[in-house]
Amino acid sequence: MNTVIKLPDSTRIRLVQLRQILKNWTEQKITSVAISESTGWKSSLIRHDLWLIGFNKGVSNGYNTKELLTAINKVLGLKESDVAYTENTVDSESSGNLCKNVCIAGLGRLGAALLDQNLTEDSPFLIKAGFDSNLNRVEVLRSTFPLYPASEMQFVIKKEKIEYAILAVPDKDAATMTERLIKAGIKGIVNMTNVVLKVPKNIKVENLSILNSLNLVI
Amino acid sequence: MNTVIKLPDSTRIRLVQLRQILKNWTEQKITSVAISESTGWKSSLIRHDLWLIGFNKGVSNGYNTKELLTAINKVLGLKESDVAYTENTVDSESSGNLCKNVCIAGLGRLGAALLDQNLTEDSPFLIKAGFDSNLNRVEVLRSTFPLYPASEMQFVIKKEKIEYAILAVPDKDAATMTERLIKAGIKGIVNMTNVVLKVPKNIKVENLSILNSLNLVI
DNA sequence: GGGTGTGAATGAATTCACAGCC
DNA sequence: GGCTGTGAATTCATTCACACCC
Repeated sequence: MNTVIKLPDSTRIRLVQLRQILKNWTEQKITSVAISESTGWKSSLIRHDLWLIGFNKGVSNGYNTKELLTAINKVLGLKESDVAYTENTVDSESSGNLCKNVCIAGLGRLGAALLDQNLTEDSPFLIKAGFDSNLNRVEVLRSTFPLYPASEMQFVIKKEKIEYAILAVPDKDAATMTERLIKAGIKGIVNMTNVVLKVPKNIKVENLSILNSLNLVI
Repeated sequence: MNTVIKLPDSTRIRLVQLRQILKNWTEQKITSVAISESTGWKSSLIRHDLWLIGFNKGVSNGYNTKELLTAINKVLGLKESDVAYTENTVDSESSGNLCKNVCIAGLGRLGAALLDQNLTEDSPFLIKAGFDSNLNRVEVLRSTFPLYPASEMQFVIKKEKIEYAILAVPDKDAATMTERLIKAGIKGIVNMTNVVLKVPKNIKVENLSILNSLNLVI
């Protein structure tokens, strides 16, 4: 039986970024020192992270870029909870991994801005739907995935087995929309509003607020 | 002489969110348990945070909402580094605090989405300028602060004493734009691109990437 | 020399525990 | 009873130190 890896969030987030770096890395090898220079993280921390994910293919002159990228993709694509969750649709994106299905709630300026940037390409996430209560937006906006009126949310989320949502509605609608998402079965929310969401313990929220971030770069 | 408060980032970010909650709190008092229910943070953690900022006005039936909000505003508006930095323009927003000046780099769909949502109202930040290399955007877009062609960046950032930037350019331009911002004197960047920015040690970066966040709500 | 792998040591953040207050 | 204020205890994250490898 395979050992199940339970990564600390801090490591996980670094790995996501490391993947970005590796994607654009032209050389065949990469060292922990080079990564350190690109990121500011201590090289020992990077080695420690790779140790945590059980990657020990490094030799004294660095890691093989491609091998490392594959290993990271593997560990990021599939988490403990997934193992049990076999009824998910298996989309064959990114080399046969299970895909996590995502929707966007709210297609105002902010939500619409997410439509055209191929947010999740080359990641284990797949945007399956966008929702807005404004019918006009739903009809006019173009995107690579289907857009629906908010009234169909419950139905579409179940049908498409969507588990995660990006919340991009106006602040005033954040609370009610969150309730609806949770009722529909959403398990994790990326919150782009300024509202602090009140959710049950089993629902995960990540706040992606500019105000928060500004306070950290001071 | 006043004691200078040096807050851990983790506490700081919670305080920013706590401020949001307090703003919308209708009752006159609030307890750490009530905050805990709204956020999921342990109530002891909240009390500890308030202890760190030296707020000990609580009595056995909770904190005075208004008093607490004032205290948090005070501590968030001004950080250690500011004390020395007296040459900043003092805008009299939010009750006489020093304001941190911010600009937006990149006014595509994403950057433009930031224009109309009054991002920083009621915070110690003030958006002073938006930049884009596309002249048309600069002229057509409406906003409460002035927009400039990217060519004037260097000049405007110095003139307006802008210290922080929100980076919202397309991924391919992220690296060069970052260099230009730093050359112009920017000290902190909120990075909304998917690129991992390479910056000198003295520059702070906060990554506000959806991909990162999605990986955390799994 | 410069690199990795790895546990131990340090440093941070969170939680616990409990006295004191209303 | 339920609350705050506070240090100590614990848990978690990062850094160090060093053996081993090329």
